Amino acid sequence: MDAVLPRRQRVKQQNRRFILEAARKVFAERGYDAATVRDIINATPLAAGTFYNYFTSKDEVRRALETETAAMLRPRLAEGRSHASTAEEFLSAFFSTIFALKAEAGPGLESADLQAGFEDLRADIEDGIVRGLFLPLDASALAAALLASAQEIAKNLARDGGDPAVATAAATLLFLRGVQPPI
Amino acid sequence: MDAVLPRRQRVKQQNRRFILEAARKVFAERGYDAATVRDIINATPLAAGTFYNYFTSKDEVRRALETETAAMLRPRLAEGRSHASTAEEFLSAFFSTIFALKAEAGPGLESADLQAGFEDLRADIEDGIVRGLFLPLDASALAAALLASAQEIAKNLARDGGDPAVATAAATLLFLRGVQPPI
Amino acid sequence: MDAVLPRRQRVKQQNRRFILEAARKVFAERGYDAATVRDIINATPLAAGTFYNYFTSKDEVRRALETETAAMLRPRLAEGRSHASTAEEFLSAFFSTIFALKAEAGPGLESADLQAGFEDLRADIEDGIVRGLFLPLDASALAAALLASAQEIAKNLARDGGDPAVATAAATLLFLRGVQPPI
Amino acid sequence: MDAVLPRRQRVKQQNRRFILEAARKVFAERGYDAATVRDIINATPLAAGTFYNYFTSKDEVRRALETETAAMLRPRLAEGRSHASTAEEFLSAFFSTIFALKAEAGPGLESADLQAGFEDLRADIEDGIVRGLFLPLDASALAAALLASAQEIAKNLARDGGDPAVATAAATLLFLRGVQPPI
DNA sequence: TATGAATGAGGCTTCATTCAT
DNA sequence: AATGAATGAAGCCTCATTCAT
Repeated sequence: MDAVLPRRQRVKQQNRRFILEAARKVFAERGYDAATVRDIINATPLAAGTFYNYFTSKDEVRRALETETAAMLRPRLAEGRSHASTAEEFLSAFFSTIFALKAEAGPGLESADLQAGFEDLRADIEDGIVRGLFLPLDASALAAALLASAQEIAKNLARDGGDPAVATAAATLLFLRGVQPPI
Repeated sequence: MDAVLPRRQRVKQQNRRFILEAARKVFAERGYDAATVRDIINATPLAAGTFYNYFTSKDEVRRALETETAAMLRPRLAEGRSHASTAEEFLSAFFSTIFALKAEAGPGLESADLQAGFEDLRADIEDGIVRGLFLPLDASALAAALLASAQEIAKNLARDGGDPAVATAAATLLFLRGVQPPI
Repeated sequence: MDAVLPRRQRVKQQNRRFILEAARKVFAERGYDAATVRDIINATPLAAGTFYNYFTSKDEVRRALETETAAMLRPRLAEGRSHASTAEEFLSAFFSTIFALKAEAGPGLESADLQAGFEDLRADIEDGIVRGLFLPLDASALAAALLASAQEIAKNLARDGGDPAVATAAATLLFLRGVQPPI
Repeated sequence: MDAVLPRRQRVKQQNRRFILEAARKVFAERGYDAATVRDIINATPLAAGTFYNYFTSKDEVRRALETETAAMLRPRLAEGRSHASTAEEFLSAFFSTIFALKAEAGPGLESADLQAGFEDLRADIEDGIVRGLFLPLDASALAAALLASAQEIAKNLARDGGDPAVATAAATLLFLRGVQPPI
């Protein structure tokens, strides 16, 4: 699908990639503020000044990273839900996707990245309410709760090394039925 | 209750307070990394060097702030729940407290601060499970989900200016019964 | 008059010209130090590296520019004076030439460029003294005074938009007779 | 006349002076653009960062330097002329002052500094015209010519080590009577 | 020879922390 | 203990120049 690029172009693409991946790693390790451009470039075969041939500032790399992540995340998150015909399927798809993503990306997946999926999720929930999948709840609050919970549980999972499938089932059940024992 | 302190002691206490409050404000406005010690001191009647008579580093103020917040938060969060004899009371107390706290503290209430309540919450949930208030869920995951959801919803509330009472009711219901319509 | 050059040579000449003119413009606009090689190249259809096929450094362009200007200036300044048979003609030719040059070149005509004419002017003055055109003054000082005055007045002229002919007459009279009213 | 200052204040005054003098020297030696803040601070007993306790930028030092020089120059230039009752006295006072200043300050006296005296000079000339000291010339052009000539001659003087008194006499005569021999 | 990306030295400035008073 | 100037390490970024194609 990709055109075969002339060497010059290929190198440029590759260097851009070097910087982005280095930045993702460094930001994950040290946090954005503590990370220096020097740190990023040192995690690269490139020279200091070269950074600025590709990005005009540290902040621009962050934005590029977020955009990139969002572009990859949103369809993936949306896909699972689009096939759902019950609340259970919806929730299960949502949680399993998030947990899988977190497992792949590790700490490089920032909270900010996931916010990209917020609007999609909210829209899907509203749609689900109309279709009778969900109780008529505040879609915004529910989306926020789901996203925040998923992230937090994913973090625990990564730390404690739990089983994503089990966590998915538990989280799905929690949001499906709530905490209250049937009377 | 407080002992009457000699003048010297009183001034010291007061200066420490000045710095802590200024730091809380400045951190909230600019974020920890972007905030400078100079910023903090400028929000104070004190001089630059004086900062280091009270704290050994910028980082120590942050830790002091977190400790302080935790010391204030934990009992307050715990109290509401301790009176709960049903899941509904438990959840309602939890959410209304978080929303109230957020309303009081504004952006000064960091996510890190709330983590201080995590362990308490988890323990209370486990206790609730034993007492039959809750289904036998993963207490850790539930605590994480509740805390994360509460924060996220509180943030929306602060931004959109919603009614805390309404939000409390909605969040309580969500976690009590889940999203699935009764069959 | 110019020989017909083979294509290669013609292109080289043209590129050199591109760079020189771009540099003259950029130096005039921003000053030598603030001007970057990138600025110069950007005002050219050429690429960055090409600059160094024609000049070994930014400084060399400056020198080339000055040399070039001098080569154009000196004969032009000298010509007017060579026909002078009175002090008045001499001065009038001098000032009108400088004012005309300044009007043509704008801010691109640096003080350094005009220094190229200094020696010629001094020599002509000494000659003029011998020929009895001028009082036996210090030729060096007089040349310096004339050149500096002409530049300064030219600058005012450019700024205030005065008439070069009027300014020439005034400057000529000033240096011809001095400031003192006849007794 | 100066109040006795507390030690702290005295040190501050002195450090400011250190920086200003160092800057004056460094600017004179290397030119403003080539001079670095590091150069300035190295010519000082102070540490790098201290520069910014006194000035917010390299440019601000330059402005401070120009202001300072102007404040010292203008009265001194004006004084000599104020006593003049003939054109000869006027010119003689002007040139001897400029030559003396240049001898004192060396290359640290920039052309820009002297521009500070331009307006004063022009005003004095207009006054002189009214009083019949001078022919009714263009005061602006004459002021420019005098200032530029004086600077240029002063530069020669510094380079060739001439006698200021002789140069003053010559320059005065030149502008008093012009270059044309009496018929 | 033309191209344009890569290089890396070095500039300006900020800021946590120290120190003399 | 309070003050506020001094310190200097370190960050971000620019730019003349080199180099592979």
